[in-house]
Amino acid sequence: MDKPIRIVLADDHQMFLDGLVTMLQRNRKIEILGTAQSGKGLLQLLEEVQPHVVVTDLQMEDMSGLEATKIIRSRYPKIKVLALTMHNEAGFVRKLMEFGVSGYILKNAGKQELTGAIEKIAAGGTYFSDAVMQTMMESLKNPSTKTNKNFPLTKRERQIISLICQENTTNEIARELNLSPLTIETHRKNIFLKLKVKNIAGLVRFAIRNNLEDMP
Amino acid sequence: MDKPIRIVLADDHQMFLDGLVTMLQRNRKIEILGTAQSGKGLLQLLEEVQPHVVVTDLQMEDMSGLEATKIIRSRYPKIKVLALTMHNEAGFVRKLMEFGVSGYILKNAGKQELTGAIEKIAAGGTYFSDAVMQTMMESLKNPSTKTNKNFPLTKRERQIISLICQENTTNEIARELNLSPLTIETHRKNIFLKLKVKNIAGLVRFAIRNNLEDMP
DNA sequence: AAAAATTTACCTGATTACGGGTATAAATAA
DNA sequence: TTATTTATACCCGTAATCAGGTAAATTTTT
Repeated sequence: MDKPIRIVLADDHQMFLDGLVTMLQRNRKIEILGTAQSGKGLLQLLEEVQPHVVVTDLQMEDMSGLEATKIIRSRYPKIKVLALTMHNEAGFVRKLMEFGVSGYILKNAGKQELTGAIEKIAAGGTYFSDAVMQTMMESLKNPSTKTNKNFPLTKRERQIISLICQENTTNEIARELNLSPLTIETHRKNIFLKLKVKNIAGLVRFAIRNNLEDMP
Repeated sequence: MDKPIRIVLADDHQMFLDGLVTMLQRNRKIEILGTAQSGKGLLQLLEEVQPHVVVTDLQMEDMSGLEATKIIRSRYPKIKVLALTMHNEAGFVRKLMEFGVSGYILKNAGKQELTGAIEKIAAGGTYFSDAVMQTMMESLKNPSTKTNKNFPLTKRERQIISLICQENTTNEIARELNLSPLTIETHRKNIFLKLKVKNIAGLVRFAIRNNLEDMP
């Protein structure tokens, strides 16, 4: 709580940028080193100043915040990135994490939330706004429920799926279960029909996506 | 901040359970309705009391916290679940989200963090401890780093893996890439060697676990 | 410029997978 | 008690996979 957190801000809308600056400059814990209105501008700015945290919009004209983040994280691993956006898409969030953002916050967040997020990230933590987490969880929850309804597999079929995922061939499965290989083939065919997959690749993909790989 | 948050606790270690109770019962905001020492006990308890939040260990003898969570969330959608664990595995967290937990906290978390998490969840939010988020992000970031170290796949190989995951046969891939089927077979063999898998099932499983299925 | 890695391509032969069926005992549900 | 589902088993034929090689052209690295 001693030295202020050094930050830079990036957004291609001047007004929004101004709003952010006014919002944050009164906070004694935070020191704004500079602002940029584009991804490239942000990268240039980072050659001059060394912030702890970069707060950047994700939708910018010349370079997407995603690309900028990628470059920043590889060039200056110590600098944390807080992504700022209007959208609230789950798939997007996942990608952001892959690219190494430390936090993700919606533009309609309040002053409290924003400063809180910046402080948390500067301290080495992460901040993902509740709204984002909710959407993320929804998107993780839905596919499995939806899918399970459409594909009612029997116990035996699940068992065989599991064994297929574990790299067993039809013959090996037959031996394991003391059944005729022909029986396993039949099950296999039924599974393919139910899941609408063409081959083992599709089956395994489905199984893993729906947590069927290691079920007894 | 008026009525207390009603909670129940579940953990199969009596001592830990006691610790939790002592930790929480002094907090006026929280009211402990009961405790359980097993998954089944937890479900029984829920037939008698209606908590806002269930704080449950994930490793319990008779029924895994995962299964219990699944049942709780489908039977009582209003009850939020805070998962409590010693492990900090990323893949696991993902599954938890799918099963509908509202939060995930490590057992070595302090009193502050725990009560904070409970309050946040009761208010309809989510709480995933920083340590967990970090691991999760690592696992999302690293597939390229970690995987590359142990399994140095080339671009072509990744491309072919991706096509295999999409249910393409060797011949189809050859046509798609304007290459000889024999070439694809060679790549395929090299991939098997590198990943130490026996067949397509193993390959697809590896690919999906490491986010290689839909990479260009 | 030399060494290493990648990408390409081929050969043989055994095994497995897959698509198209049919059919019967056993367990479950109506 | 029927009717349905599940689990079992079989046949045929084509296509694909997999294991065991070798090897040259190209690109990248040293």
